[in-house]
Amino acid sequence: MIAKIIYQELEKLCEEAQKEGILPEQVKKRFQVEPPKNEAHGDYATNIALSLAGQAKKNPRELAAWFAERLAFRQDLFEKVEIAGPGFINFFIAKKYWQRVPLEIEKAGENYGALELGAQRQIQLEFVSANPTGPLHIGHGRGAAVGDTLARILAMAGFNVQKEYYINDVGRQMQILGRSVYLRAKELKGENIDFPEDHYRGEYIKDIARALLETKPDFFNLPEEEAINLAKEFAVKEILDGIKKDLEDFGVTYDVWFSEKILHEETYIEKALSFLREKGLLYEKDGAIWFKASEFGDEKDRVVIRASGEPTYFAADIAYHYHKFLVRGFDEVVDLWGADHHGYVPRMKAVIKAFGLKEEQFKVILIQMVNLLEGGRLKSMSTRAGEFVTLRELINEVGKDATRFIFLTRRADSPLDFDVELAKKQSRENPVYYVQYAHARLASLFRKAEEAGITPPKANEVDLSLLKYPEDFAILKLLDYFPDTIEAAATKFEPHLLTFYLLDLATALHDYYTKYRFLSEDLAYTRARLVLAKAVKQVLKTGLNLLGVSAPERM
RNA sequence: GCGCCUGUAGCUCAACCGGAUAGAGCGUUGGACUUCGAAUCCAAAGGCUGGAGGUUCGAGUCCUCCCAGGCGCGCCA
Repeated sequence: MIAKIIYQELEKLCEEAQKEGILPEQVKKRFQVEPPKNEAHGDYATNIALSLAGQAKKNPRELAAWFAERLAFRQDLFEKVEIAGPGFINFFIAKKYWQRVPLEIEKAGENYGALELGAQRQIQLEFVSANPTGPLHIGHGRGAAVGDTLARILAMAGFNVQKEYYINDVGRQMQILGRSVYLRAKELKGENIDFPEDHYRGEYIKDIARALLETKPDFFNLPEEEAINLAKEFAVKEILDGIKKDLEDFGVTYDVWFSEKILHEETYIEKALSFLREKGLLYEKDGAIWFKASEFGDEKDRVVIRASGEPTYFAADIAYHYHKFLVRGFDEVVDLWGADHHGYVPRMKAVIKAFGLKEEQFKVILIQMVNLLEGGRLKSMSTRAGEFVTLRELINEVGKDATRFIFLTRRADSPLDFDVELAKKQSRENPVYYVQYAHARLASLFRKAEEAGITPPKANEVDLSLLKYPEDFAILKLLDYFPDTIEAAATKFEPHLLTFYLLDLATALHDYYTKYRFLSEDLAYTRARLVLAKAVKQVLKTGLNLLGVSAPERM
């Protein structure tokens, strides 16, 4: 949080500088406050003078001196403020400031890190949204982990978040699903079937057919078309139930399961298209209806109604986003898509602009591929029997915690190699245990303290100035940085930043643990360090919760 | 052919709207447990950030071109 405090102080000074004519009235206030790589450059540094010098036509070092002079008197915050290099301002934070951090954490408890950044704006996150034609696979798992964690982080940052799953339960693939089940059912009855190549061939289809015959013994008395329809309805429900169960066991729940059918049945497609038509953005050509996507940055216009009169998938998506923004009134909408859909982004953005919305209100996060490895070897992703590809198998074999954590150790838009053997290992190669172990170690510490008859003290009851060694400050600084991490992860939509933060905090804790004793003969130190330990434990727990990973008391 | 993403240590990845000497883990080598959990810690070695230009006080980051890999370019979903 100190970074934020400094930032705000500098902003105030900018206004002052403008009044005094040191900075021009029109000035772009673009500058950063960040921890420098080199410790000798202080705890935090800012490039404000370098960034503004050009605009102000001033010498950067002189400008830096102007800012530095006006901040140095804040002795509650700074031990030293110096100018360095071409015009950086380096801040050496007062030890007292760091030592107060445990007080803040104790006061806020599990809300430490909560922000008002979102000002309770309505934001919708749509993710996974796999077609209900089969079980979720490893790639969906990544989308689920990223989407769900992002939702938790955004909520922490003060947004009113709604999580949604879009069910594509309309269209040809649904018909094929129905037929697949229907044919498998016939097979079960003893008929010899030549199963079509383009139908769903997975084992789960047979299971569904079996269940169908059990619940509807008179199934084959229906006319074929009706039977296929029934098979379709039955299969969608079965598969969707399975998907819901898988996600639930993966720690992911949704606020809304949105059926594509609604868009057709409640005429949102017509509504959305007439909205565009009134703006003159639709036209007819070759018997089809086109949307003028090229007027909004897409490379070409796109068909929304086929010559056959059928709406395209794109039309349904237009209607879906019409519903999100103009019917339900979300301020911001975030879609998580597989990276193979990236070509679709410009046309969807075109729709948003055509609706008269701001481009920033709609964000697409692309989730890159997951390559499945076993013992370092790339496994094929075919759905052959025995292949280890479904999310369910991953949860069962590897576990929810390790799976989620691994998915969050990469930026979403970078491809991920998922090594099953490695994910199962309980060693440093598997980073989830590193963080969990830090938490369990602290839990154990408090059990030990209790055994020794020491009640963990309140932060205001101990002498926090005893937290004065480099390793104390390393931890305190990281704890202070937790809210900044939440902010960065939320504004950049990058949940992996939190994962890396937790690894850093765990490292600092493990390091401390081997160098110092928490429980010792010296009661004053013992009490101060228990306060520190409690603060670390709280932040680890909050952080792990945000990742949807458990924070075990023992392991 | 056009567009998007990626290219950083042997391997897997970081690097916060351009910041100071590019950081971790794994692996390798060598070390640390009679004391709070060794699922831990410490140290060493390891780099022309794919290549070439450019922009500026300053580039892994921005621009142009090239190379390599992935993906996308339907009246499919």
